[in-house]
Amino acid sequence: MISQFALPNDRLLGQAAECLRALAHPMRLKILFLLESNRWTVGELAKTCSIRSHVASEHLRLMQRCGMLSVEKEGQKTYYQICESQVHAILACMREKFPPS
Amino acid sequence: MISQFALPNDRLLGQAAECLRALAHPMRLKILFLLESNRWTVGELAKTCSIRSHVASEHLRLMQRCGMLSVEKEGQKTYYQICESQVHAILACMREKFPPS
DNA sequence: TATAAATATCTAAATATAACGATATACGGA
DNA sequence: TCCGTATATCGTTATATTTAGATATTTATA
Repeated sequence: MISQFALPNDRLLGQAAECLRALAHPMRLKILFLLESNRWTVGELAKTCSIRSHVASEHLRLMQRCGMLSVEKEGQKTYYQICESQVHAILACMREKFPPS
Repeated sequence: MISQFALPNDRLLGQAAECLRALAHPMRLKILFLLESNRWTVGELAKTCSIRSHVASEHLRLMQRCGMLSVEKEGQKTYYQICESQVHAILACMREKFPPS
């Protein structure tokens, strides 16, 4: 039985902070809110967010390395999607704290 | 009625990212896990985390500015505590993703 | 095979964050 | 008032992140 308040060790704290850093960027949050309901290609995300696709690609790669996004290649297209329930939970928190006006 | 998938505007995305950045640091996460069950003074947190108290003080101030911590001064002591439900939810997410071994 | 579209990677420059020492402020007790 | 404890702030340096341009890779199609 693990106490609700057991303190994660330093290695886990480092990993957790790394994941949160991956979320802590306005454009990456915007991308995640778009991915909340669907998978998207790099180009679709870039266009919708008004950024160049290589920038979108770097943001996506960063989040994928933390394990929160998964990839499906289909021909020239690369689809990204959220693959961690915790990401959905954190997006819900953000929506709750900053409700869209 | 707000759609579950309405996209927050850029200002809200910026604020949300700022809050997440405030969480995205190993020592600040450690402090928050300690604050999860109780209020603590700066000095108690510094000692338990093996950091100097002025360093703890800066971490606490940063999180307080984002609105996630509240302060109670009692004489020389300053007690900090979590004052946002979303912080508890995010800590729970982190515990779920990185269970203490 | 040549070309174009989609995506990914690399490097350098700009910017932001973190850590540290020094110092300042606030408070309680002698 | 003077001293010690607790906390906060400032200024500098070190480190990490972000951005942008250039280039590379992969795939589909002519």
